[in-house]
Amino acid sequence: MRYEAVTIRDIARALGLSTSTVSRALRDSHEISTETKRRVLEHARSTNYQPNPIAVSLRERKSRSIGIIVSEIANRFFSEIINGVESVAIDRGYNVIIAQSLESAERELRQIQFLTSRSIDGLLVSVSNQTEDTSFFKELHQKGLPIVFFDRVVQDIDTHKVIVDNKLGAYDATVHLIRKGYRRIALVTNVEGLSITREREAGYRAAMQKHGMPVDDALIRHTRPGGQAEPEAAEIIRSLMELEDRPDAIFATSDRLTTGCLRYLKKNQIKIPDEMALIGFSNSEITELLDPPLSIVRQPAFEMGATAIRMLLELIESKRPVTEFRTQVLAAEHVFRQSTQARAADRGK
Amino acid sequence: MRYEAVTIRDIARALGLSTSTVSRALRDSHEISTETKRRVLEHARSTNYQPNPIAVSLRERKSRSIGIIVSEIANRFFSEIINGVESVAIDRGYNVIIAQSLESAERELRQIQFLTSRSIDGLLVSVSNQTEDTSFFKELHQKGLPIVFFDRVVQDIDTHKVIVDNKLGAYDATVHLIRKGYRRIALVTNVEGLSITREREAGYRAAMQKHGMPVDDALIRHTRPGGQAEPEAAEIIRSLMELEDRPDAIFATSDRLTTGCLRYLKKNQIKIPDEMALIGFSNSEITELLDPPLSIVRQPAFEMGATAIRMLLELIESKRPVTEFRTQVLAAEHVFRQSTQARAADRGK
DNA sequence: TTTATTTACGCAAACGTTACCGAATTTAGC
DNA sequence: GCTAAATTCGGTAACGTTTGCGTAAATAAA
Repeated sequence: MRYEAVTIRDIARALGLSTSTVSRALRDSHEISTETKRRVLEHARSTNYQPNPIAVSLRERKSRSIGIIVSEIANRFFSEIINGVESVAIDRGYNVIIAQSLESAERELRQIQFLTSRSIDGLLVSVSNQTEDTSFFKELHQKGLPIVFFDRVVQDIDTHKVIVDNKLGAYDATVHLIRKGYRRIALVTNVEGLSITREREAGYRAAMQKHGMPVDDALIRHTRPGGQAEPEAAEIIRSLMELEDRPDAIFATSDRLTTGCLRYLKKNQIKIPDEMALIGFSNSEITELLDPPLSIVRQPAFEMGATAIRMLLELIESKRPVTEFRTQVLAAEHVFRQSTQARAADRGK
Repeated sequence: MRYEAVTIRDIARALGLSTSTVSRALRDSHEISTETKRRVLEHARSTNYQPNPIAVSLRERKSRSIGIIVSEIANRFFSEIINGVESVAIDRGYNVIIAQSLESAERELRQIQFLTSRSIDGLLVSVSNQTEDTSFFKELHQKGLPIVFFDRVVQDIDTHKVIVDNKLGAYDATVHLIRKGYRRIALVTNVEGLSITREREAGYRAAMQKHGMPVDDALIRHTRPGGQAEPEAAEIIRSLMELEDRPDAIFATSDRLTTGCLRYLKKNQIKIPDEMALIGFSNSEITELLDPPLSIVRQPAFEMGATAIRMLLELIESKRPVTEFRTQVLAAEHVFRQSTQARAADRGK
């Protein structure tokens, strides 16, 4: 509240008590008589007393707020994650301060500095696709700031992490394409350094090999660090189409890449799936309404967010320093639709 | 930062000064000698001194954080707004605490209480579709908490507001349908009490009347407070289809309603636009990829968010109480696509 | 020289809490 | 009955910062 804001001192004065007694009464200390407690609680309620969280923070040396940085809020995957984070944070009395890197390493650093300067109790991080130097995360981690990585994790920092089973998710999607008769499957994927990229690429490769299919490196394309996913996806497809031996299917590994591919294919009137099949990671809620209905790999984003903050609070509220860290792995979900139907030539077989 | 955290006192001790001198030196006070300032600044920089924002907040009696409540984060319209808010907040050294009502009046109240209990300096509000009782907003406003309403505003609270020109936006969309030859245009709109509902409905009515078309109240449908937009939209269309004199076009007035309508129409294989045209408010970035490409009314969400927080900061940072309030009106943008093409029968005319 | 003014700094209180240390009063132990 | 132990409360310092006030030294005005 603002102007009046009744304090502990007000209550103390009104009841002829000391602030320490009131404080203890409010926190239900055993060394305050039931009668006094009753009077204090009663008066606090009637005056609508609200403890001043800033004073508490100063005293307790913690802010009960945590920071989260994602690449972009206006992205269904991340907004669902934030949703999950938010929902448990509120219940536990924490507030969450959101920042976005917009895939810029420099902006990421600035935002992290801002967050830490606001004395947060912990940090939830999915790194930008441009960050190579993770030393400031390491510094923060060493200084004792609880950090939990999700989605795009940094490998060599030992702390809790939560990811989806990217390898299996990509594996299954690739196998699906193979089963539908596609042979030259292109992988349109993220920046090379990213954990999710490595894992998804590994899943793709494993599926191809397992099914005795050649892995053509010309069909594996990464976006550039810091670049805009949609135009990059377009450029990638354009160059793929110039190949002598064109791909017959595309597997895109992020929300933005998927829509970028779809947009390019439609704009250039490349028939899906007949000329080119398409499957991609996406958390959009309207992929079934697209033309054609899109096959997707969906990540349990809400759950991921909820899990991440639970792990973070575990670190924050732990009495003694945590040394055992774990990586929680969630399952991805697949929805196969028309965009990866068996090609016209193969149908009815 | 966390563990070490160098304070003003540390600097004072190291330099043989008092904390007040150091404080003043850091704030570049005129009553500190240039030499002393230099030493202090130098030492502060080398030890990476960061002022403790919590202590400052306690002292200054303000938190440099603002709250925002929207109905749902995982909605492109609102996430773009938050994006706009975020971008200017960061620059001005504020952080934003996000809350969502999920269209529940009760949850809205709880969230607002949480926000205010965290002693925010100001509040950005788009009310839930279920809130009828706005007394707690009034209380907060009277107590002096700066509030700016955006999108869904509450009329009888006198403060800054930012909205789009809902009436004109709806008017133009309706006129578009009329020009394309549609005659029985249904309005699938939000809860009745909402400001945006009234304004958009007014635009629809004005357009119909202006073009000499009868306004059939049977074609104007509102959702129920607190309900889920998508299923409600489906139910509304279902009942519209049972009408003797069916509508030939639908104008949906929110993101979720629009996709709800589209989903229902496709599921029931109602041809768009031949059996039913569809236009709707939407901020989705992939409406052109839908089947069919969707005509939309798009709101400048990012700009709306940026404007809202600028107004809020104006209130917060004003020296004397502000009594002159204004309502900023932004223009909606239209994109007409296949879903509102002239009907087959009319084409080529 | 004396007085007034400026310059440059320190002291201490305050923001609203919590927690340590006492101390007064009541209750228990025998 | 007296000592020991609970019970219940108050005083005070502390979290890190800002700021009003006081004051010594240096400078200017008389």
